[in-house]
Amino acid sequence: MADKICIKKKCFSPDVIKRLSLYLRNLRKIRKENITVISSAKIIEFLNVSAEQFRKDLSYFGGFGKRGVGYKVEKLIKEIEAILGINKKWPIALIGAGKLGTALLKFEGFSKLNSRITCAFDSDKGKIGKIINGIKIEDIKSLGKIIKEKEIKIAIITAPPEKAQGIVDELVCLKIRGILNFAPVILKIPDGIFISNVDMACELESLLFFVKHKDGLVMTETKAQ
Amino acid sequence: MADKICIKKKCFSPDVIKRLSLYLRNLRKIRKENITVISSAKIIEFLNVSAEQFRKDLSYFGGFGKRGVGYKVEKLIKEIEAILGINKKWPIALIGAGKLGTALLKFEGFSKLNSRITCAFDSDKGKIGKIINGIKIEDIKSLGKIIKEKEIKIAIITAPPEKAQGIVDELVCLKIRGILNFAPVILKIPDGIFISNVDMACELESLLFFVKHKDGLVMTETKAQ
DNA sequence: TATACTTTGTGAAAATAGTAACAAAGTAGG
DNA sequence: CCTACTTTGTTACTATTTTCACAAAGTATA
Repeated sequence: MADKICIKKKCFSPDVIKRLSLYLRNLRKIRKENITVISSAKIIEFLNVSAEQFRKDLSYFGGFGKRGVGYKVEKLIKEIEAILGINKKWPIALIGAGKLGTALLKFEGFSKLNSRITCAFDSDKGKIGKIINGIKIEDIKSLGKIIKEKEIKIAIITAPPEKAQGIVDELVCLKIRGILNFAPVILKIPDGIFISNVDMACELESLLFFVKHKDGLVMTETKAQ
Repeated sequence: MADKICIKKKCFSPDVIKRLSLYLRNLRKIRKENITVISSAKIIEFLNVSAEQFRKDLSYFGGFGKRGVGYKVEKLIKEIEAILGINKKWPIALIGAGKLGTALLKFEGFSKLNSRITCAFDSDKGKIGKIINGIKIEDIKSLGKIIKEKEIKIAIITAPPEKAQGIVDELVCLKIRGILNFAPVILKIPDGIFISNVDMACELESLLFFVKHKDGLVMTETKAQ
């Protein structure tokens, strides 16, 4: 990881943020069980993270617990939501209504987030006009118009790899601020715009390595999470 | 990253493997352009990796280049394929034929890999029997029988989070060796079985952080890839 | 063959991330 | 209010990962 984030003179890795998202999901599960106060040791019980790391991750943003007691579940949820920026609703555009795009439009996993996909685009005449999960697929030609209208700052790219860079260039002009990229290419973006790549083929390929070498390799800790 | 892989006394991180997969994809693109020999500096040109890191990643497995010349594209592709275990075909089972599962069955990104999804399972009567992209959705009850028959060692989990752990436990009994998990839960697995988590909701949530803090945070390198 | 240039492979150094240890702060019970 | 116990927040330490620097090996040209 080459990047480093500094906030109020404290520096930390982007992985800290991903773990915060993980903690948040777990805390919501804990809340459902009507637990109101909980220790760091209990919070991380089913996550592959140590209690020390959990506390350290939080410490970059402040002290949210009480010594000798633990953390108030409800309060901590609110705090992490605020850190992540989830308390604000960010409308999201999906670009590429192919198989994966359609699945994401219907995906239950996103529906639990405050932010939702609010519009979708494709260049295929056969797809334009279709309504999936209540969202109409728009012509990619109206991307600029709609993104400005709806003040969209986040985009999900599920377009084919050869089209992805062109789309990103257009999005950059439209002042988009964050991109979740599913296209299997590394995209060039200027400073100040953030991109997160989900590369399913890479994940699967690297998994094959571990399976292939199972017997030949030694691991200090065995779970390759 | 807590894990470490040791092979022939050399130790490296699992990230090395993911990068190898990335290099492989790029090399295939380079091959299409009829380039036969290339330097490390050129290979990484459109990847967010330094030439030194590329060479070091390869060095864990051997010396594949020629000093003063570079790397033979075709040969290097073959070598990386061999390292990753891609030259062997691994049949893959998909468990959970919901929206995401269906998308993965149709997903073009996987079709370029040697390994393919060869069977799919669901517990929903409405889905069982359907044929998606040539693959018939089987009853989850016949999981054990079919996995043994087809000698499947790799599984993709796209089941809902509350069912995922139960499925994993069953897969473990069936001697599965690698799992690609899309369910938003951390799954418990015994030593010797490998799991790779793709957590799309976490990715999106962490992206919101960067967008929210855009102006307030300082990054040593700006791309959050 | 000698010289200038290119590029790999790798050990050493620097940067980063994760772990451990512990003081500080709180609770509980007599 | 004193003692024993709990749990956080943070500093110091350890391990890992990445970058740097350069020798080794090759090419090309005169």
